Amino acid sequence: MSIQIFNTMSRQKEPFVTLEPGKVRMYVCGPTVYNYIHIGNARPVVVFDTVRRYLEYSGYQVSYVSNYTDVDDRLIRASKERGLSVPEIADQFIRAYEEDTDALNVMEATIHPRATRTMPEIIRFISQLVAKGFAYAVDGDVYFRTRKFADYGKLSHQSIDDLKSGARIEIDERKEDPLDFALWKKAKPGEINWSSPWGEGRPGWHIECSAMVEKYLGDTIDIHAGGTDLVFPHHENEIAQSEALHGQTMARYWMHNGHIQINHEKMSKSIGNVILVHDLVKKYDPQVIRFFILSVHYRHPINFSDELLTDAVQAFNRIKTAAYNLTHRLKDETVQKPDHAIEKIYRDRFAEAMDDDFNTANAEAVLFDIVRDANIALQDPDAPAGQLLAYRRVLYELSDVLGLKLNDSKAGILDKEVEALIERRQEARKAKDFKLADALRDQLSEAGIILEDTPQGVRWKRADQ
RNA sequence: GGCGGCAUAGCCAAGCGGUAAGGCACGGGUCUGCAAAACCCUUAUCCCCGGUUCGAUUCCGGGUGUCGCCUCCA
Repeated sequence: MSIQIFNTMSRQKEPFVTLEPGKVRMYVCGPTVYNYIHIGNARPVVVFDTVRRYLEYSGYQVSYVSNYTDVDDRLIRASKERGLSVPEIADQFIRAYEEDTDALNVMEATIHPRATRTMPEIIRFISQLVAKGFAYAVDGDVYFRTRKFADYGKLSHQSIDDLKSGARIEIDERKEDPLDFALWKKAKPGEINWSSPWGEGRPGWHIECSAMVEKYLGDTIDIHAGGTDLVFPHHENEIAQSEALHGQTMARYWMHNGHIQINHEKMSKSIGNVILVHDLVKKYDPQVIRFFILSVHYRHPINFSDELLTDAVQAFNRIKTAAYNLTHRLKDETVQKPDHAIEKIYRDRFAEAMDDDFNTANAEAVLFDIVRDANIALQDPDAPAGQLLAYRRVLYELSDVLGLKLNDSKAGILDKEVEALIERRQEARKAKDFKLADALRDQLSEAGIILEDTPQGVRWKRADQ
């Protein structure tokens, strides 16, 4: 069974066939860097990073391009408000983006282009559209001639007329049609700008993606992805620009993730319920946030709340604890040969889940299957090491495909003092002086060290992990 | 008005023609000196009404509820 991907264009799952065997060209719309990213921004980043990881795990070589929109209205506004230049704001929040996504264990994109550094390609792209009659300049602005692109609306499955009737935009008399959108915007006095054949200005929102896709990946790519709100107008407009110019399919598969909601409401500034990753990671282990995001199929909405995150902490702990307990059990083991048959069982189930349009909820369920089976094996003092090794290895391997780090500092180094206390407690237990033993355990507990007695000796962990 | 998603146990969430994965929480038990971790058991007529079918949570029609997109919001 091959990988099946739900394609927004056809509204159904399709077998994934790449343009070039073994290679995937993938573009994911990135953030506008005028502020810290919120969890809604984080979802596509995590989801499509996981898609990429699974494709690579499946043997594909993936070129993963994701842009930074580093000039637009909001950046200009932030620049005015804060008395900083647009590039200064952009630099600040690109750094912040990198910190946040690092925390979420997101792999670095193959290329992370910035709009302001793709200016020659953007301008050339627009010029060619003008030359072909798909765009026209008016008073320093350049607009795309929507009517001329016959397929306009094919991604969002809307006809031009339907779109027009629902349009809630101001009529701009200079545009030939209300649905025409800006490729180039004339600079207002004092605004950051670039020189172009139409005067000083800056690119419209949609054109940078078309130009970057063309520049870094080619005229047709395999996967183009982003949040569901980008279907219209952003991706629709990208298609119009790119396909009008190149005369060929822009992307073979269009993937869109559902939104995150707060108490079943849209997250938005006006409601005041925006949660920044920057803040959330102070409260929750970023791995838990990632685990939580992946616990729901990517196309469905996710509701966010402290209760749900707290449940996720417990759930993820179950996996981490099992991993840790396996490691502890195997720490003195010299056998190095895992039971491959066991590994295969879970790998197959995992692949089955992920092949089905990246069903990470089911993939996580496979992790829990491993955990349960491993825990049962751990109950058995005579369980073969090869079996335990297999559980441990496959658990780490599959968690890694989901980008979930199980390793932490749990098994760090103990103070000599703490070690001595544990040793004293063991002696007390041997002497059946349980009162002293419990007192020592309490003392350690207050210091944040939790002890667990096992047939293989004392196991310890830190309370905050 | 146009287009679309969702509705499954206390909560979260898979499944999508053959009477329901997984997780969290609750209760009972086992193991343990006591704990912890873990294991076992227990918990669902799948929003409503029709239809198709030998058989529907799963397909079709109609409701109801809910969330979203329709020019710069992931």
